[in-house]
Amino acid sequence: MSRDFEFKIDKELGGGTLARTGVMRTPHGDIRTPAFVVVGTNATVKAMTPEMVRAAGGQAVLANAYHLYLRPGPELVEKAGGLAQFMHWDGPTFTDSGGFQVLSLGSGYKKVLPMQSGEEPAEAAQATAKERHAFVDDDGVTFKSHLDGSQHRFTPERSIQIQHQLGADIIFAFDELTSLLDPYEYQTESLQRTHRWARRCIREMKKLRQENPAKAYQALFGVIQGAQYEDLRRQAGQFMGALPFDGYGIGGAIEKAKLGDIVRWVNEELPKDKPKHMLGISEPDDIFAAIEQGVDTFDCVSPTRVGRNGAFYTYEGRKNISAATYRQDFGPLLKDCDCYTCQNYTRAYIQHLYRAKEILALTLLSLHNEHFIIKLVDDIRAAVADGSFATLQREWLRRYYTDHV
RNA sequence: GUGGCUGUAGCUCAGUUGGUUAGAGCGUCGGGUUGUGGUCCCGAAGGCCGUGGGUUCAAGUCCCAUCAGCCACC
Repeated sequence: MSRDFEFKIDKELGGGTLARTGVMRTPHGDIRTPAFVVVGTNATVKAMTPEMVRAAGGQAVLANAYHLYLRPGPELVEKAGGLAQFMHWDGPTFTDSGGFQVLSLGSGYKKVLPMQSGEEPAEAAQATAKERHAFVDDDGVTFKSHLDGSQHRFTPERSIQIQHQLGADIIFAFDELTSLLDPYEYQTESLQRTHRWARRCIREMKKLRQENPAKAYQALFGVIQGAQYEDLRRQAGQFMGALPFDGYGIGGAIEKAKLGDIVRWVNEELPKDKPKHMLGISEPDDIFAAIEQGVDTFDCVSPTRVGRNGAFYTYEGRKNISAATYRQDFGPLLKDCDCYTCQNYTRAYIQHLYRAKEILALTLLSLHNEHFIIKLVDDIRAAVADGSFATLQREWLRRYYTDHV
C-alpha cells in the first residue's frame, strides 16, 4: 500500500445505486471523482498539448507500459524524470500494465474483444489463431512487437518494474486478457492465473518500494477479470479485494449489454472504500451505467480516436464533420460549447481542414471530444452530489440516443 | 500534310484468344472504431466503353469512317 495515495468518498447517491463522489489524492495532485482520465498511450494525448488537455478539463492522463517499453524504453523515461515530467504534464498520471496490449495488439484486437457480439464465433476464432502473435503461460506472456515483429516477454514482475521506472502515480497489475469467445473452462483457468499474477505484482511492488523509497509513492491497482460470468466476477472481486491493493481496475471482455451488471457484481464484492477504475469505456450510456454502479474513474481512447476519423460529439449524438451538410455551416461544432474549438472555429472550416488532411483538424476535433466527455462526467459528478443523477441520466441519454432528423 | 500513339466512372487507369448484370485505386456520399498502429474496415452512388457505320449468334475487344488530344517527321 502506498502511503502517498489516498481516496476519500464525499457523497453516496444511495437509492439502490453504488454511485458516489470523492477525491483521489496523488503526489501530483487531486482527482475529483467520478473522473474521465484522458488516454495518452505514447506519453502524449494524440494531437493535443498538455495545456489543451488541461483546458479541456482533463485531470489525469493514462499512458501505457507496453508502448513505452517498446519505444522509447522505460530507462529513457526514468532518466527524463518520469512520465509526467517527460511529457510535460503537471498532474496525476496512470500507466496501464501492458497486459491488454500484449494480447490485443499481438493477436488481432477486433477478434479478441468484441464489445458487441454479433460476429461469427467460428470465423473469429479462426482469425485469432491465424494471426496469433502472443502466447500465454503460467509465468507470463511472450509476444511480438507490433512495431518490428521482434519477440519480447512480459511477466508480472517485468511489467511492475517497467511501470516503476515510468513512475506514474497509479499503476496497474499485470493481468491476462481473455476473449468472450473463450470457453468457461478457459476463463476460469485464466482467472486463477491472473490472481496468481496479482500476488506476484504486489510482492514485486513491495520489493521495489523497499529498494527505492523515493519512488514508494506509486499506488498499485489490481485488475478484475472474469469475462461475462457472475460467479467468476464475484470470485475475482472477493479474491482481489482481500489483497492489499490501493484500488481496482475493472477490465476484460465485456458485452455492452452486461456492463452495468458486471460492474455491480464486482463492486458488491470489492471493499467500498477503495477507488474503482473501469478500463476503456467512454460511450455516454456506458459512462452512466458504470458510475451508477460505483465506478470512480475510467479512461478511453475514443474521444481522440473518433476525432481523428472526423467524428464529433453533440448532445444529439455523434456526427461526422465530413458530412456534406456542413460544407457551408459557419456555426460551431456544438452550440453553447465553451471549448477552445467551438469558441473559435466553424464546422465549415474544420471540414475543410479535415478534407485537406490538415493536422489541425485532428487537434480541434480531439479537443472538442475530450472536452465533451469530460464535461459530461463533470455534470454527472455534480448530479451524484446533489441527488439528481437519475433525472440527468434519463434526460441526457434520451436526447443523445433519440434519432434526430 | 504524312506516320504513330491514346480516347472506358469526377480523376488515373485494368479489361485475357470477341462470351453473362464492364472492374480497381483515388475522389464523392454515408456508417463503424471502447485498458490507441494518425491504422483500418464496411456500405452506396456514379459508365449510350469519343461518335457513326460494319462483321458476328455475340463487340469495350475485330474492320471502316469520323472527331479530339499527344508525339514524330515534312
